[in-house]
Amino acid sequence: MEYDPAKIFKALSNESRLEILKSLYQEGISGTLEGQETCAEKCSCVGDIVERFRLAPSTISHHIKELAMAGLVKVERNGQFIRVIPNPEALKAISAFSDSLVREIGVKKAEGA
Amino acid sequence: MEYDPAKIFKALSNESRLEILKSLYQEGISGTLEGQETCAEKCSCVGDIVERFRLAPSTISHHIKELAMAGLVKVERNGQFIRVIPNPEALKAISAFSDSLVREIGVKKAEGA
DNA sequence: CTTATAATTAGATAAGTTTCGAAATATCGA
DNA sequence: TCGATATTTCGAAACTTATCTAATTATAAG
Repeated sequence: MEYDPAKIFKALSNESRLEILKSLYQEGISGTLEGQETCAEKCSCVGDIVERFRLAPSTISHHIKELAMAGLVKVERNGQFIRVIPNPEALKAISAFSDSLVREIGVKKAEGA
Repeated sequence: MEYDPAKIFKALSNESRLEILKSLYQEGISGTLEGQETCAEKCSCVGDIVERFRLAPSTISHHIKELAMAGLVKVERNGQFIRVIPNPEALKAISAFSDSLVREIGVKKAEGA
């Protein structure tokens, strides 16, 4: 997959989405799927996120879709539940993007010297 | 200065602003201030950005303000001109933010093992 | 001091986003 | 199959943003 920094920045520009993603990485959002052996590390289901963020299920569903379209999370069905799994590759992509821009400055400075 | 990842993502969520910032880092936006000994490396003035992006001066002015409020650029008056200077510290902040989230995954994996 | 140039502010409008509630769809378990 | 639970889709309301033009402010140069 190609990770587009513009899309990723857009997905992370909303406070709710950024907080959801941080939760998925940090504590993980514990709940329904906890301890199930079929559940990937750090996965949470949509309902668990609803519980934590006190937004309507339809709103959370929409935000997860936005995060997924940018590649920031992957979703998998697990019976009735949808597992939401953070994808570090997308974050690595923006880290690499930022670093590459910062490096441009260095290059030009070197040229001028 | 504190660099807030949420504010930075918001500033970069607009295509025009992201392109402006990329230009400032990459080629630099050459124009009026080029070659002036008072002009910092990689600086461009608002008018040069207007030329390149074909948006109204007021629109560019607005975007520069947004970038500046997130810390992504610094602005300095140079006579009639406003110099717009990219600030790598802000990009380093989001790179660090992304890396720290990615590392959370590693930590939890290690704990589980 | 007056005019020209650079940039910002103000005000308007069109387009996009966030959010919700209701209805629809999917899956599980009795 | 039926009812319960999980999630998504739809449509609408409220809010935010991007953009423009016109007016204003700041500086430089004659």
